[in-house]
Amino acid sequence: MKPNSKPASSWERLPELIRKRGLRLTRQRLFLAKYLFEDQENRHVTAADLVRETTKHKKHMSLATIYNTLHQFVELGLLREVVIDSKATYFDTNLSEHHHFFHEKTGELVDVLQGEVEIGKLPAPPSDSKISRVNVTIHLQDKNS
Amino acid sequence: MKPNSKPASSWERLPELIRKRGLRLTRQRLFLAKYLFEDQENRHVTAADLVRETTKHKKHMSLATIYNTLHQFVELGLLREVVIDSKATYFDTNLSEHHHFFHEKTGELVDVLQGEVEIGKLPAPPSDSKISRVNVTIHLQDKNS
DNA sequence: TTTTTGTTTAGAAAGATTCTAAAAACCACC
DNA sequence: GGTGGTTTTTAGAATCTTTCTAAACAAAAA
Repeated sequence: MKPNSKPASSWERLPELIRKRGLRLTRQRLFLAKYLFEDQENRHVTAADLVRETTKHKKHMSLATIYNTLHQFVELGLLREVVIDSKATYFDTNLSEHHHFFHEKTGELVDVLQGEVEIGKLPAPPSDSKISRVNVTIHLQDKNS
Repeated sequence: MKPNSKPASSWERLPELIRKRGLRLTRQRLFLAKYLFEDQENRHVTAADLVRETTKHKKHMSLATIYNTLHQFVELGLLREVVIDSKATYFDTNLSEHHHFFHEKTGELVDVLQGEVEIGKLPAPPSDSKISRVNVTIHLQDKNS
C-alpha cells in the first residue's frame, strides 16, 4: 500500500503506450526507456552515446535498434529530435516547450526554459502550410574570441 | 540597427577579400563567387547542388574544392552556414539578419525577413560565453495533417 | 509447447563531409 | 614571357552518421 503521489514518469507509462501502438514490450525498449526517463533529468543524447552506454551497462544494443527505438519514442511523444549541427542528431528528453543554448566549440546543448525567451511577433505561414514548431537556438562562443 | 543598404556585390569585392587573406584568385573561386553572387537573389545551396551546377555549366569542380571554397566564403563573411535537418547543410547567400521557414515535408528553406520576427527577451549567456547568433526556425507542415 | 509475427542484430549500403598526396595552376621575380 | 616556389585542385580513399537487409531470435497467442 505505498502511496503513489508522484507524477507518472514516461518510464511508467511505457507499457501502455507501447501496447496502444501494437508494439511489443522488449528488453531493449524497456532498458532504453528506463535509462532515459527513470531519473527526471533532462538529457540530450546521440545514438552513439547510447551504444556506448548500453555496452557499459552490459546491455549492448546494436546501432540499428538504438535508432529504431529512438524514432519510435519520438513517434510516441516521449522524445524530441533536435538537429543543430551537422555532426550529430540529438534526442531530447525535455518535452516541454523550450529552446537551446548551443556551444559552438563543444557541441554541447543546454536547455533554455520557455519563459526565458519571448517571441513578440511571427510571420504568417504560407497559405497552404501551418506552423508546427518554432525553434530558437542561441549559439555561444567563448567570451575571449 | 542599421538599414540594409546593399554594398557592392560580393562578386565585386572578392579579389580584394581574397588577397587580404593571402589566398589566390583561382578560376574555381571566381566561378563560384560569380555563380552565387552575380544576381542579387538569395540562394540556399548545398555542396551537391553546386557540383551539379558547375558540371552543367561545363566548369566541373570536385566536391572537395566545393567544400573548401564554401567554407572559405563563410570565413570571408560572404556566406552563412545553415543546419536544420540532418540530410544536408545549406549555404545561404543572404547575410542580413534573418530567419527561416523550413518545410518539413520537402526540406525547402524560405527566408523570413528580420522585421517579421521580434524577440522580446533572451536569457543571459553563461558567464564564460557570449551570444554569437540567435537562430529562429519556423517549421511548417501541410495545413491538412 | 508450438506457432505466428514482430524485433534485434551484424554487417552491408548509402549519403555527407573530410582527408591525402600527386598533378596543376597561380603569382612573384627575373 | 619564362622559372620556381607555394598554394590549389583533384580523384579517390577514408570517415562518420544513418538506414537497410535478411537471418536469428524473442514475445505473445493458440
